[in-house]
Amino acid sequence: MPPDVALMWRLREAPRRGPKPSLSLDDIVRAAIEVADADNDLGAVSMARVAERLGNSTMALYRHVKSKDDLLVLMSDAAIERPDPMPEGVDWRTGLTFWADNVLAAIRKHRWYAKIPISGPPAGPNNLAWFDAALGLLNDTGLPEEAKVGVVMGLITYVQGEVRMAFDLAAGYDQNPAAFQQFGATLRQVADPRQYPAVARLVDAGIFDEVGNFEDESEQDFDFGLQLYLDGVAAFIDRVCQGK
Amino acid sequence: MPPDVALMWRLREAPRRGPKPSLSLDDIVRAAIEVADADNDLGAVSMARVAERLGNSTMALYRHVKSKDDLLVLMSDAAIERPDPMPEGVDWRTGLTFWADNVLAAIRKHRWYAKIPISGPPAGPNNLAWFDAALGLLNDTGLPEEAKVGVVMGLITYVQGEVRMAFDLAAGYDQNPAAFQQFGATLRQVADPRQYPAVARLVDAGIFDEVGNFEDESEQDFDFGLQLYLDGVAAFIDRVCQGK
DNA sequence: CTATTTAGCGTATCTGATACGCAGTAAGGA
DNA sequence: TCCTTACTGCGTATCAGATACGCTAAATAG
Repeated sequence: MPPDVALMWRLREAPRRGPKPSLSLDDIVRAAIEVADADNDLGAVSMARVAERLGNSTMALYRHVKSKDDLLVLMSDAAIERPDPMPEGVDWRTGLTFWADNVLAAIRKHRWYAKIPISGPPAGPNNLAWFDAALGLLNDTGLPEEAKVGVVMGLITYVQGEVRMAFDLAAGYDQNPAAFQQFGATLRQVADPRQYPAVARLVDAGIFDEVGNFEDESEQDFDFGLQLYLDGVAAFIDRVCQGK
Repeated sequence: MPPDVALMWRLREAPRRGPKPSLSLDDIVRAAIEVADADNDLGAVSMARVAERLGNSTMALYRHVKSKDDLLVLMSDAAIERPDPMPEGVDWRTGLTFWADNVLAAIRKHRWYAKIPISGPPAGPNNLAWFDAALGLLNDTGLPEEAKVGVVMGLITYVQGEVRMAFDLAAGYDQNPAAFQQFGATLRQVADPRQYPAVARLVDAGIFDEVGNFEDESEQDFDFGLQLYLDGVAAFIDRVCQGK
């Protein structure tokens, strides 16, 4: 078993000798999440700051985690709260839409989550619960297990893309809204229409000049693409299960 | 215009006085990319290492870029080579599949690219060229411009998800293949079937015990999800354009 | 009771980003 | 032509962060 997975599931046996610890792994992970949340920035999480938050010395943390990377792995599971139960009595499509919206909302509470490297397949208790929930929503489709995994992995890929893009872009927008509002004008200045004909058409059509509410548009964009994907899933389910 | 966009398009006027620079922005960016490529790790890029590669002192770089963050932005455009011309005489679907495969291949040449924060809308010459190419492939669909953007943004989101997941997972696999090969066994040990019923079914079905070639499976998974998305796009195009 | 294990932490080392200011180079302008 | 100004490169310094090392004290096993 990989050491980080054992850590996530708290499989390490408590030692029998030596002083009673004043610190626990849970304390450390919780403090690290609080530090990240305080600044909404994964970069704010240093061993020194986590230790400070706990009222301990930096080096004490290393008795409990091997490295900062291990701490990040632990955070990648602890930060994403376990899903509430999925809605019952709804079709797979409504369920997956609910799932996608809710996993995004859970991640949105800790935007820095998107910055944690993915170290392996979903293996922590909370990430696994989300994976399980999505799979469960496909139970009534009659898809074989392998196909369910394919559908859910595609969905997760799409959500991860949103996580990567939307949160970075939201941070960029917070920092410099003007850059977004003037994107059309910027493109007019730099993008030669002969080299970028399709972009030029957009610019001419004023697509980038319509400045709505950044968050609303981000959500609409996400949902538009999500529904396209789910349309494809619907056709796939038809082909596999009704075609029999 | 945002300063980083001006930098990407080399809009800064060369100074008229003072010594001739021995360094150029292009030199610095190229060296930074070489450093990242040498270790296949964005973290390897320090100002000191870039300077060393150029045979200059670290602080000389700051005459040309304001900060390391600016250098990363420049790298985010320079590292992704401009697209070759898209195939002609093919339908939009074949084109978008080609596009997706090729942008991934371009990014795959510099895996560390996925680690660069996205600072704003696609605004550098090369990223914009990819955006333009994707839009151009939808020209014959008859979709209005705004809908084309929606379709392409969804596709980019999916690709970015793949970038985030597949590359991280590939790195994880390189480091510790056993963790992946034993994923099923690990789940059997940690995941209580009462709490993770859908996952338990997968485990029982041996889905995670079938260990094929990691890269091949990754590509197949990507393509499976991509085709689902494109199925949804096809239905959307039908609704919008043939329904008229 | 002694030996062993373990927790906390002070000190030290190394790496990396960047501020500051000096010296030298090159052009503008009188 | 000469002086002033702008600019490049870089040495030094400062600060922050990750973590190795080893000491002291606490707690348990035998």
